[in-house]
Amino acid sequence: MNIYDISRQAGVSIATVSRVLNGSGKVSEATREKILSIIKETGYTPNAFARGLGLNTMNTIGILCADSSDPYLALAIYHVEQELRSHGYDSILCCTGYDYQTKVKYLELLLSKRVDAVILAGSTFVEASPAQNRHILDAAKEVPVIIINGYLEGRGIYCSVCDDFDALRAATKRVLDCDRKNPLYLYRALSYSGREKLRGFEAACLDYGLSREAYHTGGVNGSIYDTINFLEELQKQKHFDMILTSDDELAIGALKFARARGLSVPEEMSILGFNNSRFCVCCDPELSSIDCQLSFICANAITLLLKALKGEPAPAKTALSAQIVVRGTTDTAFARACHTA
Amino acid sequence: MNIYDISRQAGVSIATVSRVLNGSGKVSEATREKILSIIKETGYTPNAFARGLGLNTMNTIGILCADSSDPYLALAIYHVEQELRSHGYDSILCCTGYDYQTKVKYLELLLSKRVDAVILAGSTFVEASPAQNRHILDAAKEVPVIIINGYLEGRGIYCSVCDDFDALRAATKRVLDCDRKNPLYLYRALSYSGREKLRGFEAACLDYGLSREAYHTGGVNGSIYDTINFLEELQKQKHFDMILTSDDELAIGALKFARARGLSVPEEMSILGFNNSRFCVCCDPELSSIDCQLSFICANAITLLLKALKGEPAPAKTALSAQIVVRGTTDTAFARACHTA
DNA sequence: TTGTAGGCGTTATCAG
DNA sequence: CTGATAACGCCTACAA
Repeated sequence: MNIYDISRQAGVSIATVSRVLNGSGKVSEATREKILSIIKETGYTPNAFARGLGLNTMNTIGILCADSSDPYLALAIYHVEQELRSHGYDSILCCTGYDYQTKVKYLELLLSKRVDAVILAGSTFVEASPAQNRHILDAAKEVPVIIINGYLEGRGIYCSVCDDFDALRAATKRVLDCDRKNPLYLYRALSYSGREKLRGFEAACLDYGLSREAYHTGGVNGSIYDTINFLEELQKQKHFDMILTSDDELAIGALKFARARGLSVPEEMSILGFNNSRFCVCCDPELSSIDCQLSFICANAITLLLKALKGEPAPAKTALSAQIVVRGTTDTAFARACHTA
Repeated sequence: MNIYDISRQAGVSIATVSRVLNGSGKVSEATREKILSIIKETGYTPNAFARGLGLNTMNTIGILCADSSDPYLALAIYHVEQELRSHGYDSILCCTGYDYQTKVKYLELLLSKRVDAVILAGSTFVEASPAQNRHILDAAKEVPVIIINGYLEGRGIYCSVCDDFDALRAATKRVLDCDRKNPLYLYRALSYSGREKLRGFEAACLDYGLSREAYHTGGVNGSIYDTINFLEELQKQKHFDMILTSDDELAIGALKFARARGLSVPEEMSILGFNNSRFCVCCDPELSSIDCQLSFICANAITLLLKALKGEPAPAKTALSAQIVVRGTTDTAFARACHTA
């Protein structure tokens, strides 16, 4: 069943059928009706490949993400897909894992599928060393590249991020305001966003005149239990009375550590997570967390994408500020500080 | 840059270029080398649309899911995407939400994109009333339809499910073995899988000779707090000493309810979740949960899909049995029962 | 082993 | 308002 079949049945040329299909050009009401009715009754659908060939687009956006089962990325993908579809775009999803070579390979793969644009979801795609970001710059020469929670400067690259530096700096400052003396920052990986958060934490400590011995940082990978073990080891050597983390699961680990050691939360140990994910309300006390406003970030990313696709000017970087959601793992003075801010 | 450009530069015909591109037919080593080198240096990639047009496939599978941010579905999508890609297929993701009309519409949309097959991820796509599943049967006439955790009989439909009925029946029985008298089953929606679980729970209660007044069931939607409120209301009228749920978040709600009422877990209230998700280890005590072996289900789904695509025979339904993961919200007698089983 | 030519189903440009 | 026809880029008989 193709456009010729329809045109034959309607007694018109394929050009006319094409016109009613695309609402382009003038077609008399009578023939339009006739063609439409035939299309309905035959259940004809235009062949997307042929259309793609002629138009050189199938209105499809490639989404690259390291791991779509990660709660944070899953949410980002959800928002992005919804937004794209509401604008008539399909999403082809591609999970790369965290290996650099694979990330490079899959970006090329996506490009070879002739997607209209690529979205890099998650800060893991921007490497610290510029040389390793060459493939992204190259990709941006072919189609717009949108980065969610990562920043890379380059023509055709548009970034929608949370201001992680500021988020962690502000949050750390507020906790320090509440008489905490020895903050600890726990992070998972030093991706773009990871580096920003770490910088923010350290900046706040410096602002406060803390000595290098007074605050601590630690990289932890793995499960909640790995976090607990890490903290058990660490507390043998260092003292800390507040823990900030780069994601909520690390904070849950911190909470479990505190409980295991009989430390009261938040009195003896204050804990602040990041992402304001569904994990926050699973524990007791519930987790205070920094909300990076992911849905806004994603919506903005799509706005940038659509502008880029239309060839309209768009800002290379948009940073949204985070918001602290106060629950039970931080003390009341902290809550007050957040509200008056 | 197209196949003609390459053929010209190589001084051969496009047929030869095509042959080395697809590894089909015989090509002399010399010309193959030459063509390959030109391809490499020009960075030429075959146009996927043109190829799709001729071959009538772009090796793309449509994945329909209600909500890709749901932890369970997110994991399913992850597994499915990985598996598909390892076999050279792309995944186009389409989130429908839970509205019936939207689900119907998006299934048709996906079909109109000429995907090679459709995967329905999650039991929400199979309605209780046969008339409402007509669109799935229709879709299956065009391409293979794979259902993950749902069951619908029909030509071209292949289902990979967890044996939810058996899972809940077995689990309920084991808890009842531990001297619990008044079980409560909490569920969210009565999708295919939801109905199976409920049936399994009720079957176990009947097996045990429990009277209709002795066991309870309740449908809850919304957040953890809605669950807590629901239970607060329910306990005014009914007595229950064990709670089984259709997903882990409901169980977390149950746990919070127990804590709020000062009930010790598992001594006074035994709780068993479903999905063995990351939520299980966030709370205290940690949540015992039924693991439906999602990664196996997904891997099997793709096996079915590939067979169907090749026209090889494949079973219409594959049911994998679940496994109970014992943690802290069920008592030790239960753990023993599970291990000896 | 290699080349020629037709077909895949649209859209778009021109004439009429 | 409508129709004929040329792209779009690839694959694959079939011919050489």
